[in-house]
Amino acid sequence: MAEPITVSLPDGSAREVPAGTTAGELAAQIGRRLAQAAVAATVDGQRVDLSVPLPSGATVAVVTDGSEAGREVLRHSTAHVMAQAVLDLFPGAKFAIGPPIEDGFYYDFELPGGATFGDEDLERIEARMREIVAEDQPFVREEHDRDQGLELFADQPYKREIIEGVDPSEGAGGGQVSAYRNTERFVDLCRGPHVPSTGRLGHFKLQKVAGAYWRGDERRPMLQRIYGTAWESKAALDAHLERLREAERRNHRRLGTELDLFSMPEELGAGLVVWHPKGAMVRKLMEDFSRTEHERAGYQYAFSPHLARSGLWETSGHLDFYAESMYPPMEMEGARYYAKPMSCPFHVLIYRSNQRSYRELPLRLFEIATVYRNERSGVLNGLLRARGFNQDDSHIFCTPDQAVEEITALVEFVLRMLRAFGFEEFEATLSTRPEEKAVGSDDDWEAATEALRVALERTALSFDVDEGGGAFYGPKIDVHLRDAIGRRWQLSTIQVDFQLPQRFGLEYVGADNARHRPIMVHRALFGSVERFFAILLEHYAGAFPTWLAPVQVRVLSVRDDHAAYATDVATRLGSEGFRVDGAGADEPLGARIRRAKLEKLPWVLVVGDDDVAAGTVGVNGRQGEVERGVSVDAFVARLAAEVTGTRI
RNA sequence: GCCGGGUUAGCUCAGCUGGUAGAGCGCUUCUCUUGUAAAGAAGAGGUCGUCGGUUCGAAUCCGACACUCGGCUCCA
Repeated sequence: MAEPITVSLPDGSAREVPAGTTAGELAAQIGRRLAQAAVAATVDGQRVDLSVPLPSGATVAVVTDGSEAGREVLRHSTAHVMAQAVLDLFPGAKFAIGPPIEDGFYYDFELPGGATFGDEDLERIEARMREIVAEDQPFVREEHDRDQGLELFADQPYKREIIEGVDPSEGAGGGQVSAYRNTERFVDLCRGPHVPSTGRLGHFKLQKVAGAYWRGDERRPMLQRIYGTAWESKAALDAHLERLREAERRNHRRLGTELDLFSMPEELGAGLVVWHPKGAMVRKLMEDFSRTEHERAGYQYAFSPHLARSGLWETSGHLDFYAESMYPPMEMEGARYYAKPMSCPFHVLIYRSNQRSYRELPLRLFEIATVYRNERSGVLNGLLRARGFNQDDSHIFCTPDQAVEEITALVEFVLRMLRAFGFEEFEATLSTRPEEKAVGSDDDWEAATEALRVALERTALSFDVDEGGGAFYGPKIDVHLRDAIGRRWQLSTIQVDFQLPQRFGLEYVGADNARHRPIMVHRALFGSVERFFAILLEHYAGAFPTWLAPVQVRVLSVRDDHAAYATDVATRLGSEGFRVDGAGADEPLGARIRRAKLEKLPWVLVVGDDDVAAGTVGVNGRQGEVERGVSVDAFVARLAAEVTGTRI
C-alpha cells in the first residue's frame, strides 16, 4: 500500500488520500453529487483530466459541469464528438480546429473536392453524434513527441501545420504533443482536458454552417465551420435556446416592421433605410434630446454638405487610407466629388476658416450628419451596419494641457446621455499605440493615452486596455454597454487625432503669442443614430419609455356617443404637448385594447358613461394595470412627471 | 468580397417527387355600439425577387444577378 498524500481543497481544508488517487476519485470521496457534476479538475492552477493522479501537496479544485470552466470542457469535448461524426460521415474530410466559444463550440473542416455542408447535413451529423454519445467512448490522453505526432496525423494537413507551428494552445508545445483518442480510428490533437467519456455529453444542438478562413486569413483556404451549443443539462440547453428566441423576438428588423418604424426596401439598394413616421418620431426625439444636451454642454452646431471635391479627401488622407470604404466618385465639370464617409474634414475647415486664439479653445463642433460608407456586402446587418447612416459626430479642438479635463468631461457626458436612454451597465476599452505605423511623436502618444486613462479613472468607469489597438492616428476609448438581456454592444468612441491637425496645418495662437498645434478629439456618442436606435429598440423590445414613444396615449371611447368627450380629452393632452391619438367604437373595446398593447403604447385611456359624467378617464398602463375614474388633470400631471422624470 | 441559408398577397407563412397558387392577420365595404388582450359577413389583393435556360408545361429543376439572414474577413 502506497504512502498517503495530502492535498488541499478550495475551502482551505486539507485531505489525506492514498498516493495515486485521481482527481475523479477525490471528487467521489468528497461526495456523490460532486462526482456526478465533475468534468475536469484544476490541480495547482492547471486544468487537467479527472483521470490524472494527484501529486502530493497539490491544491485541487473539481471543475463542475454547471460552471463556466466546466461548460468549456463539455463544449470542447462535444466539438471532438462532432469531428468524429463528420469524419465518419464524410470520408476524406480534413479537420482543423474546434474550440469552445461563448455559449457553444465550433469545428472547422475541409471536405474532399471542395464540397460544402448544407443545413440538412447538420441533422445527419447530430444523429451520428448521438450514437457516439450512446457508445460512451472514453477520452484517452496520449502523449507523443513531435515526429510521432506528425506521423499520427499523416493525412491531416491542418493538424500537421499546428504541430509544426508549435501551438501550445492546441496541444503542441515544447516538443511534445498531446492528443485524445476516442476509438481506434478517431484521435484528435488537443491540449485537453476532456470529460472522461462521451456518455458524459448529450445536451447539445448543432446550429449553423458558415465559411471561415483557415487561421482567420482571407488569403488562405475557406473551411467549413459548424457551430453548435452544448450545456450540462436539458434545462440549461432549453434556457439557452429560449434566450435565442427572446433575442429573435426583439430583433430590430422584426420590430421595425411590426411597429411600422422603418424599412429597407430592395429598390433603395443594400444598406439604405427609409424612416416611417413613427420611427422618424423616435429618431427626432433622440436627436432633439441629443442637440439640447450638447448645447448645454458647450457644443456649437455645425452643418456640412454630403459631398466634397477629391482634394479635401486627399488632404485629409481618406483617399490614401479609407478609399475602399468610400462610395465611388461622381464627376462634374471636370471635378471628382465624393460622398462623405465622415464629417471631420468639414469641421476642420470650419476651424481653419479663422485664425484661432487659445482663448477660443476648446472649440466643440457638433453635427448629426448623414454619411455614406461602402461597407462590404457581407457585413451589412439591418440598421446595425448600414451603408447610409447618420453619425452624431463631434470634433473638439483643444490645447494639449486642456486634454485631460476635456476628455474627463466627455466621458461623463457620454455616460450621462447613455443613462438617460435607460442603460445602466458600461465598460470601456482603452486602445493604445499600434506596433507598426503610427503618426505623432512618442511624447504625443504618451500624453494623449495618459489623458484618456486619467479620464477613465476619474469617472470610475471600468476598462481594459487593448495594447496596440489604437488607430494609427491616435489612441481611443470605446464605451460598451449591456442591454436588457445582457448583450454587450460597442457604442460610443472617443478618439484622439494627431493626424488631421497636422495634415491641415491647424494652429492657434497661444498666450505666448506663438503658434501651436491643437489636439483634435473625434467623438461619436450614438456612433450611428441608426445603430443606436436599433439597440434601443431591442433593449426595450419595442416598448419605448414614454418620453420616446411615438404615440404616448391613445384615447378609446366605449361607444360612439362618447366620441366627442374622447376628442376633448385627446385635444387637451395634445395641447399639453403629448403625442396622442384615438380610436372610435368600430370594434369592441377588447379588440382596441389588444391592438394598443400590440403596438406597445405606454398609456391607453378608456372613456365611457361614468367618465363623461365626471370628467374622468380610465387609465391603462403597459403592464396591464387598470385604474378607473382618474381626473384628466391628475393624468396630465402624472404623465408630465413621468416624461421629465425619466430624462437627465 | 468569401462560405452556407433564404426570397410566394401589406405582414407571418403553407404549397409532396414539375400540371399556370392557399391560410391567418392586415386592408375595403356593410352589419354590430361595445367598460379592458381578437364581434360577424362580404370583398379586393399575387407577372411566386429579376433575367436567362431545360421541358409539351416551371413557384417547383439548372445558371447568372439583386436583395436578405447567419458566419468569416473587414470596421483608417
